[in-house]
Amino acid sequence: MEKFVVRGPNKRSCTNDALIRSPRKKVKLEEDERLKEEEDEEDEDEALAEFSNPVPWQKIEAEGLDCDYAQLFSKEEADKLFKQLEEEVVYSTGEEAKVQVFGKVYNIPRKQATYGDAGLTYTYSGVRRSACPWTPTLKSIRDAVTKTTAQTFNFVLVNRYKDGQDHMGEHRDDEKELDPLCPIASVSLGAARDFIFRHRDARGKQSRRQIEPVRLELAHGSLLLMNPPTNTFWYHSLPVRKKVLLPRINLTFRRIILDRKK
DNA sequence: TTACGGTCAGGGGC
DNA sequence: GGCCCCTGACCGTA
Repeated sequence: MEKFVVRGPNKRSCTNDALIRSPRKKVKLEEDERLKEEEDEEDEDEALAEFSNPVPWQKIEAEGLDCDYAQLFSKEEADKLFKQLEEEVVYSTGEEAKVQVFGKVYNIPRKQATYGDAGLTYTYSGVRRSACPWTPTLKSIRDAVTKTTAQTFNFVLVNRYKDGQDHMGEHRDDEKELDPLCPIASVSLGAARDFIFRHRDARGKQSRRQIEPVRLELAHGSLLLMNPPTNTFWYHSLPVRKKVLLPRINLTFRRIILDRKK
């Protein structure tokens, strides 16, 4: 049923440009990273030293879909991070926790928060949200992801699903402000949940083509990298799973392009 | 159109 | 096997 291909350890063929980038590009990135990392550099090194190395990557591929999946954190690390995030993250309330779809306003069926570099904003369902400053735990998870992927991220969207009733409908992360060359890195903590990709041409009653959906289970402490062009061709969702009784926190690290017009 | 609700099919329990 | 109930997939929608 599942169409993805699992390769052997570390045989990565993704478009992760950090692994094939030119020396000049590397120098530029390192400068950027240095500027961003001026503060708390030593503290972060200590935090990073706590993380174990990830287990081998699984390559998940289909037509126009390119993902990498790995267990980033051990159970003990993931338990600790989950607990810390439960204490640190402040979720949106009131109008910010609502969404308008087909002219109706609904409460979002999960909790959301946005964190990132100073001044960044992210537009979600037509609503512009500004990033809160990184918390220590979010920063250390971001750095662990960077260490593993050699990609830098300046923003994270935090989604908290209180149980299997909380969910997220089918969508693409195709916002214009996202760097089209940067993968989206999705870290899962807490209850394992199903995650489903569907090709854009295989949706709806009059779908043009028959392409099987790709189904994954995102485990506690896992990292899913969605490489370009996945988000161009594939929608993804986190469906309701009534048997799931425990909460899950999902962090999607992104790189937002700074608006040069201003 | 990151939402929900209606409908339907399939599976499990009895 | 047949019925009921639950779950999940799919579709329509302003």
